[in-house]
Amino acid sequence: MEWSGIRWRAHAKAELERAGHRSAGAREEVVTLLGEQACCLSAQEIHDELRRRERRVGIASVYRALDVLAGLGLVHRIDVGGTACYEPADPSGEHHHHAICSECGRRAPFEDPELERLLDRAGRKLGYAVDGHDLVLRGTCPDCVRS
Amino acid sequence: MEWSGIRWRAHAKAELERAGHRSAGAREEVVTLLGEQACCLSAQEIHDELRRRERRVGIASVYRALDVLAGLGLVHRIDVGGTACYEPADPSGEHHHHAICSECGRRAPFEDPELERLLDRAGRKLGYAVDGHDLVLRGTCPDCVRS
DNA sequence: GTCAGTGCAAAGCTTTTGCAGCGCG
DNA sequence: CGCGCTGCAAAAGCTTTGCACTGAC
Repeated sequence: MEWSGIRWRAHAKAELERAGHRSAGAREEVVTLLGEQACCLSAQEIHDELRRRERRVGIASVYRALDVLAGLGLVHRIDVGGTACYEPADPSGEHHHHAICSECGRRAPFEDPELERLLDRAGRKLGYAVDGHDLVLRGTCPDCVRS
Repeated sequence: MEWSGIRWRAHAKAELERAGHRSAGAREEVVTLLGEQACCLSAQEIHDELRRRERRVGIASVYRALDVLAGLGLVHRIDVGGTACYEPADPSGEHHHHAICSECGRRAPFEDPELERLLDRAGRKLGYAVDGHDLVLRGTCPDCVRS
């Protein structure tokens, strides 16, 4: 199932309004930018990109926007070695994981339904009420392997 | 296969010596403490515990020790939401993952060979030369679920 | 003696918080 | 025309680095 950025953006705006949030400047900029992304972005990257586009947005507002969005389940927060990255969340609950190149920092998404099933089972075996999981593969990407 | 803390400690000391490191104070304290642990500890927790034992060890030395140990593959570094945790690495390559309770912060280890196989396969499919992976389940532990 | 290793303090990063002002509804 | 949201700046964690000193080899 495909979930386009445009659709996500509309969905996010609707959810924000439904939660009683104003259609404000900084948060809207963050939503727009996230909707354009193929993969996850750090708060710093979001801030930098918005600055580059001449949107004078404070980094604090980026963090606040991401906090609200994550609270509404509209974005996923992914920890990748000390820094957090954020990406649009598919409302169907589907999600993917990431492989990160230790050479160039490139992030590649991947998914695996069987993996999800196994993670579910592992949580249940422990008696945990699991509501999420973080999974990151670390290694060298195809491009960096070649050189 | 079981890998006792005592044996790990001896192994770590031997590896450190082999790598040309001196048998110094702070690092030795860190190795001893880690060898006693069932699960992973943060640098801060290591520092606090050593202080409690009246070993006057600087937090910087703890980080430096952990850095050396991780470089030699003697400890695994696990990112758990903003802070790094460290635990002895089984030299056979076997390892486990963690479930973390969002209520009480308790960390529970678990392992699953089939999961490992799947992760391996996922990396290969991407063309990545995977040399490790981070996996953390987030949720509520059995004790906290009850209350 | 040498120099790896150390403790302390200061700096670096990411993230959070305090605050006065602006502007959406 | 109130109060939600904002930018800025300062503060709060976690981690790293600079530096002079100590002690293992």
